[in-house]
Amino acid sequence: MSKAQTQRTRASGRVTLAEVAARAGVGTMTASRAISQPEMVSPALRARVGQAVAELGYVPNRAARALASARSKVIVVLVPSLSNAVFTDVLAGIQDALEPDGYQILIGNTRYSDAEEEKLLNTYLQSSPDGILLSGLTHSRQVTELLASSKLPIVSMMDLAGAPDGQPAASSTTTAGMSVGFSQLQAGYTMTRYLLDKGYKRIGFMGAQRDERTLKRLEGYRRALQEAGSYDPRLETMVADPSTIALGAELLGRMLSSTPDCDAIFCCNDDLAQGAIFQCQRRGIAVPRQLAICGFNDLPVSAWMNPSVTTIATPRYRVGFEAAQLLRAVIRGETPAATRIDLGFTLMARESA
Amino acid sequence: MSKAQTQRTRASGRVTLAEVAARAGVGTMTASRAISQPEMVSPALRARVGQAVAELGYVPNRAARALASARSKVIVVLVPSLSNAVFTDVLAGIQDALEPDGYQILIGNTRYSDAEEEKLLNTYLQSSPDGILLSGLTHSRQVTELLASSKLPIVSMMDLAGAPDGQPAASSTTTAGMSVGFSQLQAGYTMTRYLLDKGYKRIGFMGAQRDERTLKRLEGYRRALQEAGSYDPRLETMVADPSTIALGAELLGRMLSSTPDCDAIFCCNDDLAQGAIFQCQRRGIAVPRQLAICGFNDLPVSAWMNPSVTTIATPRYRVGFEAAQLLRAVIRGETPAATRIDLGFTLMARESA
DNA sequence: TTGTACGCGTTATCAT
DNA sequence: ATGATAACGCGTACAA
Repeated sequence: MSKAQTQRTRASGRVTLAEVAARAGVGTMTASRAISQPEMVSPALRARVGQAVAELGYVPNRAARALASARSKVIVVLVPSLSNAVFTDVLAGIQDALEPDGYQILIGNTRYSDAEEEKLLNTYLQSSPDGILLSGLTHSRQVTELLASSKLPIVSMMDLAGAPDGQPAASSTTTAGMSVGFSQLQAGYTMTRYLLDKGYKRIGFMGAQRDERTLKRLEGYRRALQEAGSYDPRLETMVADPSTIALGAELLGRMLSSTPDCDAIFCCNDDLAQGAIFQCQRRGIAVPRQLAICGFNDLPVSAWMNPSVTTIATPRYRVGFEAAQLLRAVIRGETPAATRIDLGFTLMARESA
Repeated sequence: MSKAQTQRTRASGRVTLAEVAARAGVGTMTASRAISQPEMVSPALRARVGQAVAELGYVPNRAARALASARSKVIVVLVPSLSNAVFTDVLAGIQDALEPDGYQILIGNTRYSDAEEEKLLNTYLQSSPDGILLSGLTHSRQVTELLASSKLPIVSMMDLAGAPDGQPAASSTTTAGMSVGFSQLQAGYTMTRYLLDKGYKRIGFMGAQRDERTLKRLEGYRRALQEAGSYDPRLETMVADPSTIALGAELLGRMLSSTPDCDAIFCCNDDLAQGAIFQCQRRGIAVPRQLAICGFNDLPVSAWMNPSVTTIATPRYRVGFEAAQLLRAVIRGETPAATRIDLGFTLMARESA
């Protein structure tokens, strides 16, 4: 129909919108609308375009769309680990919230490293994301600056900003902004209180990774013990290595030799707790009779192993889901009811403590 | 210098290459090269441009780059699960191989669903990826067609194409093409042979997920038992549910009531094996004395629990890494030495069988 | 080694 | 409701 609708094959080899439009006998703009906003186009044309799309096997080009519209429909998610079920659950929640809406999720694995986080952020910012989901509140100065200058909406996950949760904030450079999670500090406090109430006297803390959340749980542990007047720094074991079952087994050995009178151990996560318990079994130490052990996160194994592990169940899927919803609302220009969503946690009292 | 170097702010709000070029007093092309191919530009200019980039906080726009160059530097990876450590390990390998080279990885979680796989592929194809990494060899007809019409280089992971591994291929619509992995069938055969050699007579198979890999392991199991003349279909339990520890516990109960004379169980993966063992402990069944149990994949817990789990260790990190390298070579236009890389597997004989 | 003109595929804008 | 045209920001293909 139109006089000069080019027909040459594109460099990309892909069918373009112009070709679809030509095939359907409409302008490119109509074709574009028929695809992106079907309700703004007459049913007849919508059908013609739809058929042309099908016949030609047209696939929209996201790069071109992003360039022209200045909105990428990309969300960047930065998590410290992918081997940790905590974060894959968070991711599942994010995907469920965002993918139906056509968002593309760029997953960055920072491996608990500030440098890595900065590098990933730099890379991912090149994709002009519409928003960012971050794990935790504290980040390096460089990252904080990058985020600020990007002017993008950001939601922090797994902890709560401001920390006006009865207990003052733990430390350092916590960023303000939107957050979805629960109070790590309070969770640490709750677990320790539980052990205290059970009558344990010499309660140790076993931590790894030195990450923000571990530190806050430790803070809660200290607070509870100090209140009870039984705080003893010698009962704390903290290393920087990534936390694994093997490390839990090793750290148990260390604690036993340094403070043999310890009668309960609060492990900063379930991996460590599992390792410690397995190691107790090998050494013939009865759990919890001789030594109580509890963890954090409630991974699947913890509920099933023998003894089952007393731990804190965390709402990670929901954290991801709600954080994504919140971000989406802000991107749409809405003013969310709350910018700080506390999803709470649940103490799972089981056999090991 | 130049007469009409525009200075207006962009819609995106972001600094553009043109602004960097203006600031550095060079042409946009020089600026572009100074950034992408520093060695092709004089050191003096390189420095000037670098400074301008820093001062302005320039962030390259990937969409524009992709559009102009027809190469996106995006790789799509489709895995059936993110909660399964097998695939997060594969992903780690892929990231390590690809990210240093500036590739962006689009991770799709198919959740073991053909429909989901097709949907994800459709979405991700819009990003004009340079290549695709897939899990497994068999896919739905729709997916196979999508892949074919995309004409993109594809590497399949975790299994081997063609299956000329001594044993003829198991079944159905296996795609040809490049693959990196090991023979799932042979691994299943090896494990079963191990149990046979240990003297077990009534060896059961416990499977879930009904995915390709499970089916191939089952095939290997059958082959070994048939060769030994002790194959009995009643010893097979196969369900479609996602495989979890809880399911392993449940299936153990089923097997025990349907075939109480069973003296060993080959679980299609470690989750099932762990669940089965935990359940044995609760029922007071001694493993392996009364019932031997083995798994597949060698997850961390398997080595540490008591009894430790006999299983097949799989080279998942390397699968991801090598598959990514292979894909990258093909994208660069190289002709790889091998398009079918067998990374093997290792039987880990431990306490449970 | 450096610069110029143009095109990549799409959407926003503004007409009709 | 539909269409023509101009960006969007960058790299390719040349020319200088």
